[in-house]
Amino acid sequence: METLRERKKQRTREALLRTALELFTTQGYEGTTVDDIADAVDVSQRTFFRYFAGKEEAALALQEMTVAHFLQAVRERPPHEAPMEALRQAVLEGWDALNDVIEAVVPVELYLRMYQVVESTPVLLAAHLRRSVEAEEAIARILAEREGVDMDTDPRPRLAVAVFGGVMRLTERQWSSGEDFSLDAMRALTVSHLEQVGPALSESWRTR
Amino acid sequence: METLRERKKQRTREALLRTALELFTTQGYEGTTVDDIADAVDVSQRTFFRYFAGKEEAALALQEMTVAHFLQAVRERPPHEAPMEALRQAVLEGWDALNDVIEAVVPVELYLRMYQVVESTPVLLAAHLRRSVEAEEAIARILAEREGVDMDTDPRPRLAVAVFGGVMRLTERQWSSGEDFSLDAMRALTVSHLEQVGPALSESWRTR
DNA sequence: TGTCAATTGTCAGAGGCTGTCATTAGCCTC
DNA sequence: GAGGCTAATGACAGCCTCTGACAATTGACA
Repeated sequence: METLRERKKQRTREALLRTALELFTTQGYEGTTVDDIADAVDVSQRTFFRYFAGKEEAALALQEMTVAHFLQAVRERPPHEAPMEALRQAVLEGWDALNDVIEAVVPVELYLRMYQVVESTPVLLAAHLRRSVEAEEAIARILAEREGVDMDTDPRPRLAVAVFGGVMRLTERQWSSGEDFSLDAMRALTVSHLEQVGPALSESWRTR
Repeated sequence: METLRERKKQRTREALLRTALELFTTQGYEGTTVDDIADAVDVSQRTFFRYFAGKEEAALALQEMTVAHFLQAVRERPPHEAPMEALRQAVLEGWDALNDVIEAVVPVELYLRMYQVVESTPVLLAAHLRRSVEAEEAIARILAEREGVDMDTDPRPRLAVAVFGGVMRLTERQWSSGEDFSLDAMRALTVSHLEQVGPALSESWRTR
């Protein structure tokens, strides 16, 4: 944050992002136009598009941070951990540290509300899912390197990540639609779901 | 297909769909405007939107058929099969019968080419993923009923489907980017991936 | 054949997004 | 600290997706 110019840019971006999220969570994503956001921040519509590739990018900026944060967490896992255990620990610790990461930009409460907007807005959910898939590719690469296997010939890295990703997305959805909408609840749901993957894949459920 | 009116409608819809897919696969999805499609079929742009909710819906019409077909296949699985086995059999048989289902509307070759367009066009991929997630919810419901469990208290139906869906989406992607782009190759990939889910989730991969 | 209803075309307009060009404002050197 | 340089912004103009409204057309049916 050296020059005045950069500080101004930073402030404009943050104002746009904060305002956008505020409007999205109050009037809904579709109910908010880019003009609404630009007007509220008192910049031209054109300027908005110079900071964000589109409305969607502003709406998913926090999710983007979450993903980056999670990727880093996976990279920092001790090498002796088994792949799935490394992923598991990365998410759990991730949820802990995320609070500070988010709070540095916007109130966490806004993040949580925005999560529900994403989950309940078809176009946003679609974009979110696509980004998740892209993240999975990156994670698979990290795992492959950790374990010293070749992703092009060994499908296990991508498979493990696909399974893990499937479970995590289910967890996200359950969380955002449940009543206890806190990071602690997310932790608990994550643990519970990962514990039950085995049973869910077992022979039959009726013998229980 | 009783009245002349209905026949005309059917023909218009098919012409729009076929033309749309043809253009998408030759000029790309983004490179094709709705006007291009409407003009080629000699219909007003407004009419296109009376048949398809949007450009996207036309592009994913075949995938929609595939999903519906797969859902039906799952429903028809014998009740004694374990959940994952029922899903597995449904996909495998699904790929067999799909040929006829598609060919009734457009050449299968167009379907295959369109698959690659979907996979390589961000907005289409995003929409496709969202639809897949919606389909997963429906499948979970079918499984829960088969097994006589309550989806609201037992996470296993959704978990099993999430895992299965994750694997299938990975399979789709590998398939569409591989060189052997046939339904047989898809079958083989499906079998192979499902076989390796277990190993991928096991402790460590280095002991191999 | 004439009435009714469904299908379509035309027009107007909102909203997302991009290219272009002039204007403004911070930065840096002499 | 004046002037030149460059980055940031604003102001248009325009394309594309999608929707509502109304008129014109065309098949259905008595």
